[in-house]
Amino acid sequence: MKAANLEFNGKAFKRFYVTDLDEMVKCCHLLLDSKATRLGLDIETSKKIKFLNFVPVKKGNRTIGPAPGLCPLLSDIRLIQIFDPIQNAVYVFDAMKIPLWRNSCLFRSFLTERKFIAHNGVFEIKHFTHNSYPNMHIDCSMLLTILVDRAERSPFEPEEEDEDEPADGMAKYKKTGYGLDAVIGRLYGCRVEKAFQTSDWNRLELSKDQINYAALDAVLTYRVGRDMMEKVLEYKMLKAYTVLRDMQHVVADMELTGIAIDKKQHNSLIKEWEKQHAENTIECTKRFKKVNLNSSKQLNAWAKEKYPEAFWCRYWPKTKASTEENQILSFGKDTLKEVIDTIERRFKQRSNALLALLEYKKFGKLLSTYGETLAAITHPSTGRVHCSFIIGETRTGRLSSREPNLQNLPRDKSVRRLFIAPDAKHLLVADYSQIEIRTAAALSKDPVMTNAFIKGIDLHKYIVKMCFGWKMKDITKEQRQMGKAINFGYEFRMGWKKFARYALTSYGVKITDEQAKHTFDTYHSLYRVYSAWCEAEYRKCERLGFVRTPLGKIRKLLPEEQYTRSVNTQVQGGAAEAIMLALIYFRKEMPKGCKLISTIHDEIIVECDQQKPEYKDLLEKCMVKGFQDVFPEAPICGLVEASYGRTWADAKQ
DNA sequence: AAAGGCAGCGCG
DNA sequence: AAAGCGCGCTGCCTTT
Repeated sequence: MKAANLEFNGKAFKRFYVTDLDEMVKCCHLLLDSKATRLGLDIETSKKIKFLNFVPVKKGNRTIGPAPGLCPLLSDIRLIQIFDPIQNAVYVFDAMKIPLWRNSCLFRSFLTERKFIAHNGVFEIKHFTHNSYPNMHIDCSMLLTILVDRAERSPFEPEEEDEDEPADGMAKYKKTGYGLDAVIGRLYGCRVEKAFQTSDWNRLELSKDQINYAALDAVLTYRVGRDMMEKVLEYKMLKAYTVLRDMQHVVADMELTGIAIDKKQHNSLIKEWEKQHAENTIECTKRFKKVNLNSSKQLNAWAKEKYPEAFWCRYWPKTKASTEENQILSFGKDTLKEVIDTIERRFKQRSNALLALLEYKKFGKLLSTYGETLAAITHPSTGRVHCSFIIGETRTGRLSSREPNLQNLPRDKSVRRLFIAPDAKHLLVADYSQIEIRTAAALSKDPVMTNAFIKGIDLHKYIVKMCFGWKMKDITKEQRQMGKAINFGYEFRMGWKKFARYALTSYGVKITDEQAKHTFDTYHSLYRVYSAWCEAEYRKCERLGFVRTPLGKIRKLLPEEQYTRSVNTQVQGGAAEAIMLALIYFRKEMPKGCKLISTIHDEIIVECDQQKPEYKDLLEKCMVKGFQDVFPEAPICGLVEASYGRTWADAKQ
């Protein structure tokens, strides 16, 4: 076996290209026997022959949805690159030349027994899971890097001075993002060539440059992982990291499984929306003529022409960017409603144009986001929607979701009904009840909040009772909504002025300044201990310059961020950590008939073969356990609500 | 032509 | 002195 001698950034390493069985056996033994605690890992993928001609969906100038080469269902593992830091050697296994997946006990034990480290481990885990290795130990140098970065940098950090540009005029390295090239640039100040990433990995004979590129990535991943792990330990974030590491498998499973869509229903819904939208557009062109209704600039011109300056100057809310000299009117839904209301009250007129505009916007948004775009990204081979879940990027520790974002679907039943269980399956949906208030109660040990949870008192009703003296049993749905606004607003240190506006625009409830102040005072005297805790946490954060979530994830905060985010990070982050533990527990224990589908901050969706009470009990048990791990002393009565249904809409009670 | 900022909207 | 938080997607508009 011939070794190539390579180097990066002044450090040399050997590279072996493994193309036959004897070589593979030898390398597997070497790697199994290596004294290294972790091995660097990277893979390159080729397109499955069947999908060679598959064209990913274009949206504007970029492609979205499933892509051969990225999606495990559309691609094969071509190369597996393993870096052994003890031998200082990379072994590049070529799956097109060796039958890696066919009953090779040696290769199997190598993959299952060793610990690896990869950059964006979810990618590797998805591919290995799809090839029947669902539980490999893979640390992620990207997750480690992000954790360290969040502890060391705030997004409001002033830009660092540009150093002298290199002679070739190219920027030295990317300042944003967590791709391996960007990370290497920021950590070690050197550039990595990434052009080969998209080269042709389907050809039987790979070029030397391709093989060397592939090998290098495994080395770099290892170096980043080793260095960042050291920092994570130094910052005492191992516990937080371990949760993220285990979440990789949950996310990989959910992304591979996807969620089924009712195509017929979707098509008829699109037709319905299009009809409505066409009618609204006609109605609007009558009143707005040639104005582009999606352009706030053109709408500004239109409004300033139509209404007297004295009116829009005084009564029309302005955007954030608006200045004294250049006033920019806001055209958001809430402000439009406000303006319509003002016109009606003060001038006894119906603003038909603005009312039509509201309707136009509503269906325009639905069509552009959940119309053909959604249909286009359903997977060609599964017919389901496979979104990506992103771990570790949000500043509190929540997951986020992309392509499509399944976490901000309209609550409207017509949309949620599109997400279904396929024939003979069922959806199990469970959510934490009032998780953020529970978390606040647990962190601060506020006795009033805690007692309410023990006794099962509805906190949203309770707060309006205390504010306005209404009787619990008489409180209407709308009044309870107001309670929600009070609880969520003041929990995260909103001021009474903003609350007054918030109540008006979001709930249409007009309250005077005096009343707003009263709700503020009532909240803070009722939850005295929580308020004091918030203040104490703020002081602590002021001293330290950062805040920690319950499991220890650090978020650096600049002084101007500290007042609100010191509290919010702990509450939201703690809730996120609880549900992540729940997901990890459930994945470990769930029976064959269950598949994790999705999670939305306080909610978990599972696809089941039957409506068995055992499944539901297990999910509830795991969610309780996850919560208790983070908040051992918190009450758990009424913590989880779960139910079955055929669609997402009707599985939620 | 591509990239980034902003406003606006949906969710928890 | 005063201070809700956390996301992603779409379309428009400006800059490169």
